[in-house]
Amino acid sequence: MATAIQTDEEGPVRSPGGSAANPSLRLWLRLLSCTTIAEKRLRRRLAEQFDTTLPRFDVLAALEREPAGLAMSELSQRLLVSNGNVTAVVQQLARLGHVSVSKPEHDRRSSIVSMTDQGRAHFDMVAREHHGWIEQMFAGVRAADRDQLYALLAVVRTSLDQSEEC
Amino acid sequence: MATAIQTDEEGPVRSPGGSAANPSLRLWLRLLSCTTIAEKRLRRRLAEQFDTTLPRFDVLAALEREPAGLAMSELSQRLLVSNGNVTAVVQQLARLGHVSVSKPEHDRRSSIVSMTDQGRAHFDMVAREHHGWIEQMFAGVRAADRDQLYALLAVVRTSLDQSEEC
DNA sequence: CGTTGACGTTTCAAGCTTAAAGTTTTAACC
DNA sequence: GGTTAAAACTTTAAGCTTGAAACGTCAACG
Repeated sequence: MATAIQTDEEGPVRSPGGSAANPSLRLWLRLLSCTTIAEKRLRRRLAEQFDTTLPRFDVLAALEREPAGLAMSELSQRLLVSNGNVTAVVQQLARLGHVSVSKPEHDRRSSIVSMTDQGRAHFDMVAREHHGWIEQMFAGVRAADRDQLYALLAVVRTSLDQSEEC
Repeated sequence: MATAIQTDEEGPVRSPGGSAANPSLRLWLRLLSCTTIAEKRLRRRLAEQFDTTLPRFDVLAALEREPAGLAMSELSQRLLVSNGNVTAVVQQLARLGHVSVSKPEHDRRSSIVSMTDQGRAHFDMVAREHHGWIEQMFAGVRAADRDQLYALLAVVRTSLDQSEEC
């Protein structure tokens, strides 16, 4: 449950007194509903058209620009998920032949994950479509609005980072 | 894996040619990273401070304003999740005594889910904190920026809805 | 009354996700 | 060389999530 309420202006809210009395909550619900709708659509299409999943796509996207591969913990940090999650998804990708996992000589605790040729072929194909889906979803947003949103979300991001240290 | 890249300006992107060449993709990644960071924080705090989960909170939030309760499929629609998911979460909440499930006389296919007194007491306590967490996360966003973001996200939402019909 | 299609929910298999425990390895220290 | 704490990853249990199949129920129709 991605915590998205179907109609954030009219639906139930997570606070006594309703979201009309709480603009931050309203903003949060709208942010969440936009992201959830887009994400579920991407997930559905990846499954239907390429028989893959968003987490697998994310791992390949992270590896795409790293010919030397990445360590498991580096993947975990970049993708903002737990080590255990990375382990499971990488194992799936290895089973599919899309990545290979090796142990560096200098530190046998580590594992280095690299994209295989097969993985790259798959990723290139999927990424092209993914790219188009994103364009399509944001097609109704004017360039000026898009750029302004981008800037405003940087403010949100800063606010989030600062509030974490409280 | 919530598909959030840690540093969307610098990190790997899901498209050949990089996100710098693709402002919609950059916007998407930033939208996603902001939402993911906030969501994971809420999930973590709900688990640590109240021993509950975001989906359970969502169900209670949906029920909070419905003294007569809601049908399972109504919950599914409002929360934008599958019927199967609602079944599992409601069963957990029933086990905890936070909701009760009854069968209406007029349609024995349906189940009506209502919040119990115990559930309401729990929800009121949690919602108060949740409210404060949201305020804190968005504290660094000026009111004018927040309102503008809210309006711009409505444009995004419309774009998403329109592109679905393609 | 029997048939049939649709409804509403539950069950299922598969994948994702977390936090914590477990295991192996490394490196600092004495 | 032995001890110890930390690193890096894997495993585990628990919860969430989807889409489809299964099941019981409802209502329209002949």
